[in-house]
Amino acid sequence: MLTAELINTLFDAELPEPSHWESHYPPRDLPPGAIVTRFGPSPTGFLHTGGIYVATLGKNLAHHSGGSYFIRIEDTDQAREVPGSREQFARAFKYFDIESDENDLNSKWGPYEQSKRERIYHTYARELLRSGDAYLCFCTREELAQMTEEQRAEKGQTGYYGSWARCRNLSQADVMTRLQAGKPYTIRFRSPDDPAKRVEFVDLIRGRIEQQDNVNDIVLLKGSDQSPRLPTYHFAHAVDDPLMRVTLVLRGEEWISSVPVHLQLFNALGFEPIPYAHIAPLMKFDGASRRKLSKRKDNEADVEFYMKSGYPAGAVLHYLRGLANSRFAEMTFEESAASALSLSDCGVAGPIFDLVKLESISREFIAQLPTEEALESLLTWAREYDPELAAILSRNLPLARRIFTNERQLGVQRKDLAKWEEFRTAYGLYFPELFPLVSDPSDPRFAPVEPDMVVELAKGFADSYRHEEDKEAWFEQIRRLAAAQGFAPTAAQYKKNPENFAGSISHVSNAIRIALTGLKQSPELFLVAHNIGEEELLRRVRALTRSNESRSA
RNA sequence: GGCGCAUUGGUGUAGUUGGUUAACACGCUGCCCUCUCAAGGCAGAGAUCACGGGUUCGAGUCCCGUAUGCGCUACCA
Repeated sequence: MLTAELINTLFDAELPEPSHWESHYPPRDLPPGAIVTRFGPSPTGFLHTGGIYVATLGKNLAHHSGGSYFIRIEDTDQAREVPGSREQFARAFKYFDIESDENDLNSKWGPYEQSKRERIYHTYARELLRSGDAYLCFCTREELAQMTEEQRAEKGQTGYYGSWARCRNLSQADVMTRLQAGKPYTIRFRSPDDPAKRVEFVDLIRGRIEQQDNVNDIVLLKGSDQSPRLPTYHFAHAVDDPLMRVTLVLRGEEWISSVPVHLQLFNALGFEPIPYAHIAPLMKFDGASRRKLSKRKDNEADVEFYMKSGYPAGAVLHYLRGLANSRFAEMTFEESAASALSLSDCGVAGPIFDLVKLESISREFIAQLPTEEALESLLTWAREYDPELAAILSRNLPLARRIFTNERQLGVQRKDLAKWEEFRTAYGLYFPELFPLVSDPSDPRFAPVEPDMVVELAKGFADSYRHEEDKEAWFEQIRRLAAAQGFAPTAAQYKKNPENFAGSISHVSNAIRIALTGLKQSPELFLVAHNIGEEELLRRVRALTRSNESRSA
């Protein structure tokens, strides 16, 4: 063990004692049972979909219990930090409604970025050095890498433990020699080193979990040659969560293996253990097998993907809640948004995150959005990601509104849109600026109707067209047109005796549909007609007749 | 290699202290409705609950083993 004098020289003389921090961060004044939880994203890349999954669960739990939810940026790995990721995080938090309840201005439990909590970690590192629960390690990265290699070659357990822990029992003299030589060091935890011991803890989702106790002397504070000197995840967790008075640690399942380390750290630091809930990771189908949703391989692992494509946050969140607690999947959007999630209802196997399923949920979500909300959501998205569309919408607001309104008034909710980027292809037809005229009667979309007949139909339709206000009266025009050209006036009649007719009414309406919308599937024609107006309708239909005249001329 | 977690129809799940024909949603097939696509209505196919043992009068549900998948095993989180 090192002398107090030596230990003190390793730190700032003004560094506070633990008691300072503990009184500086008192427990929150909250009702009994209130949950305080945190989400700890690391700015080493984009925000992962699994992140908003855990965050939204945590926020829900905290709020329904009268507690608090906060975000703590876990930026202890400066080398891997990606510039711009904090800004991307902020936009994503806002979009997905997982913004922090607390921040450096409105709360005294901060700061909320680990890089700004350096002194707190130092206080506790010094404390562990003083109690002998930590020691200085001068092994270089190269030495450590070589050690790992040897351990693997011997098929032994990898890590810094037992006889492999070369700096564990360095004498004060050895330490001083190295320090005077200017060798950089890390501070390691002195684990109890009892391989035979088993530890047990209760996970709020999985129940009792038992495993071998930790024997690794993990790194607490990273290299002394770095500035700032930051902790590893393990040490930051063991210091921050008790001090920030967290009452529930919600994190990914990959941390289960580290629980023994964390329990040992709490014990050495004199902190009470905090209840854990380990969430199973979001999975993805990969051929016949499944694997963790991966940042590298899957677009949908990046939350930016949803913002860019224009998936409404409400739909994504609803899907995520359903994955967490399956009974939420059967609720309406309002119910699921307002209900309390439960840890015991969380599955233990990782749920499959299926984009196809999300799309279908999102279609329903957009279909049930009230007109104004749908329009606002569309506009917000378009202003950011499709300015041209935003401009067109703004010039034609009444029409844009009508598109959403008349679907809703009919009580039939078409589910054309899963995301706003589909608006152009699904509804662009309503806007002359976005609609390419169909002027070629031999366009394959008219099949099986022959080009000459297409022109006949277009001509007949345009010449006698009346902008009827009644749906049946309007469609009657197409029936008459069909009959005049020898087509069956109803699909049923055609089906019964196809040989008696030139074709079915559906062939005729398809011809008009292609002329008006350019699409083989569209909203019903009466609606299209009234949304684009008589003039525009005639312009589109006549495009076919004109092209024929010019060709034969 | 070591440690941990998981495994119910095509897919996602329910099945809370072991008890009759294993439930629901989506998907799929057929029919009806119908100007297209949806939506809607009706009917239907599809699971020896990963495999092998054991406990029990009785197991998807408890125990052991095997297989497969996933995770951890960094001065990454």
